[in-house]
Amino acid sequence: MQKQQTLSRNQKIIFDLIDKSPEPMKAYSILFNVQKKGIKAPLQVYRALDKLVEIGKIHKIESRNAFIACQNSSCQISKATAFSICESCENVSEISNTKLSKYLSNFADSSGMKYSKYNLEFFGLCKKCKSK
Amino acid sequence: MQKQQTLSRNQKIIFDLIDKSPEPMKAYSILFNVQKKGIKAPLQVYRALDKLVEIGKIHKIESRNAFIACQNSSCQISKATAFSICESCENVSEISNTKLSKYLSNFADSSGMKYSKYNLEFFGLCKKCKSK
DNA sequence: AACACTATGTAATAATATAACATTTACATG
DNA sequence: CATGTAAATGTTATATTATTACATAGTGTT
Repeated sequence: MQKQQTLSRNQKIIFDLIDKSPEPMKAYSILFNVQKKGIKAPLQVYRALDKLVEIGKIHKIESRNAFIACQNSSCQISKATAFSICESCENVSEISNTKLSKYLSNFADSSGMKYSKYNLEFFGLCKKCKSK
Repeated sequence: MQKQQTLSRNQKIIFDLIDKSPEPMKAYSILFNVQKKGIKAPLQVYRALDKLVEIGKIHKIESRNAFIACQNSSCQISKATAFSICESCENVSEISNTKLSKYLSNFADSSGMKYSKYNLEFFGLCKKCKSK
């Protein structure tokens, strides 16, 4: 078990907001929501986001420029991430599938490259949108 | 075999540029490079990029906001993409691995979601950078 | 020619992200 | 407890990426 990271004031404010959100949040929407708590500038948000991503408390959904809290309590580092994204309602959820993560973490090809990290985004229609 | 898509003037100019580039190109770098050919505005670039992505001639590297030509001549639609990205030299290459693409295209989890598309980005150090 | 569809041109602006610099806080160690 | 150092904060300005809105032009039917 790795030691628990202590969050700074801004990091905590921003993490709490993202963690409570049912959907991925964008940086400027975060900014708008924390202005009443004294966080006034984009850079303050981006710095906290960078740190939170680094320590694995949140993940960035690259295709959406948005951030969600890590669903997986044991996840300490964002080095192996997979998401499913509904292209209709934009619902995003983190995929926790041991087989998949093992398969990808062990993936090697002929390029001689050593992979230390990956990010996978699946797109489609969620159950709800599919049945419409 | 699907029918060959005919590119329009702007699409061809922009595809040719990306196709010749040894590295992923960013939208505004593309814009700068095609201004002498009469493409003056960002929107003209983004429209061509959107179309080229749609028909699978290029792919967007989401984590880099950059575009590369498809390496795989048979690729008609960007619905199953995988890339390896060197975090040191930023070299990007498309991974064409049948096992991997089969594995991911057939992936299903318990969410009930039907996946029609995925994008995978691997990060690490390329052979060259690793040996430095 | 009339129609539908795709592509183009242009200006303005929105949304996302970083640079540069000054200051403050947390906390380990002498 | 003073001092050093790393991390975090505050602030202004600016860079980078992407879209809205509207007008016009080309292309291929029927």
